[in-house]
Amino acid sequence: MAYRRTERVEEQLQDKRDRILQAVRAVVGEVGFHGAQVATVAEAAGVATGTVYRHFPSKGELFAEALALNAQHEVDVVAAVAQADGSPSARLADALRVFSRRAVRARRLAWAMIAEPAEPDVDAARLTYRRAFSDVFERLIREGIDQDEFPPQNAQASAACLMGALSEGLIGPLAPEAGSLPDTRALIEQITAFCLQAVSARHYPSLRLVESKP
Amino acid sequence: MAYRRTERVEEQLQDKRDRILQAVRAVVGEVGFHGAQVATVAEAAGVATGTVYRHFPSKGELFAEALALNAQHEVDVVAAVAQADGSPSARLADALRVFSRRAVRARRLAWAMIAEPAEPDVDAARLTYRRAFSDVFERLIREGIDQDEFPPQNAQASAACLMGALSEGLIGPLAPEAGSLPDTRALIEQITAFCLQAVSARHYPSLRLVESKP
DNA sequence: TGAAGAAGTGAATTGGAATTCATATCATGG
DNA sequence: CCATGATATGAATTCCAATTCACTTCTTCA
Repeated sequence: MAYRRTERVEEQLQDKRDRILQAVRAVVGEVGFHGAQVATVAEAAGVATGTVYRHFPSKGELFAEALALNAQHEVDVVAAVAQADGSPSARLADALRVFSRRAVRARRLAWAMIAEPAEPDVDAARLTYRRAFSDVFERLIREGIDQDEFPPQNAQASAACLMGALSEGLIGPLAPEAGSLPDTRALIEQITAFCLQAVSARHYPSLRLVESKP
Repeated sequence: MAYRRTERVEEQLQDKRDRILQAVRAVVGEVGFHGAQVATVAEAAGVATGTVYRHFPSKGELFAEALALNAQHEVDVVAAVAQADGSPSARLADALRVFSRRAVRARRLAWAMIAEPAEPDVDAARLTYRRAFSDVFERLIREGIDQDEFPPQNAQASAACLMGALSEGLIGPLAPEAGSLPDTRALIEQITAFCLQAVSARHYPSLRLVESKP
């Protein structure tokens, strides 16, 4: 025997892996998924292109893992807010606000994470985390229903709608083409109000049914 | 002179163009944008690959135009419902329902139109039509505000949120991975109710402000 | 110190679909 | 029915970034 992976090497390896993941984050935050090539990421991480492939099996998986890392962190932050003190509706409002604020602050990155087209692996990861956020909201809605703060409703469907309203409400303003943000604070309050009303309103107008012409 | 484009030829040309666009619709409705290659579309249209390029400058533009064709039709249908008789809220509910029903019926196609990743040109067209739908909703919200049916609000932001809630509420169920649809009718009512409440609720709970930890 | 095995490198290869283009077929009008 | 010009064809080419791999550099331990 003449070689054994020592702990120091193990750490260096882990370190390099992390640096590559961080580089993805940095590059994507800069030029989005569109402009993020493996070679660019490698350069940003200070390694050769080939090295990337010693740590990740493919571009798709690398990018998906980078997204997961980021998204999980956001989920944790939002979940923490959702579990704080206060009524379910107050916590839901807080959670929505925190999500929005953080997205608006890291605009390009947020847009990439939420909406920019990317490899299938990335889309899959995105789906997962969309659901993770949705789950956080769903739990809050359930709590609210239990405490009679929200009327009975399909919590899962409401949570999905809420996630949609949130991202679409932000995406327009977040999209790179959209110019500078208008009144961010007001926008966030609008979105929050929209969502809160949707889940907490006691009655909705009597609705007439129509048949659609196919 | 020995050749002049006769009217018959003109028609044939137009016809072929249309057939190609329809072929895109058919292929995308079958295998999504992902599996839709120019060669496949050409075959479905009964022409050679090269012929496609005599009618469209690039794959992206072809696909974008096909999407636009489809989306414009949907916008027209929804707009028609939105302009029918009845109170703004009733019409808004109808518009939402019609959109959803039609999406659910042409599931694969709808998913591709709404959410499937595709060439940049297609995404651009998607954005445009998302806004077109959103505009229809926005007009209804304004009407509702004018008639005191909805409380004052930023109609544009609400419309965007509404569009988001609608597509996200549907996307989960529409996504190809998701199995067979559960109770479609109930789901559509859930989504409609969510949206209606969001724009029509008179009050929303007093909300506490928190600072996010960056 | 050096032999054995790992990890790193980046130029060269690959792959797969979009796009082109030389050739064939068709339409027109004299 | 030919000359002229348009349109159609689909095999061959192009393009371009992901991925590979022969080679170099680094680590370990006897």
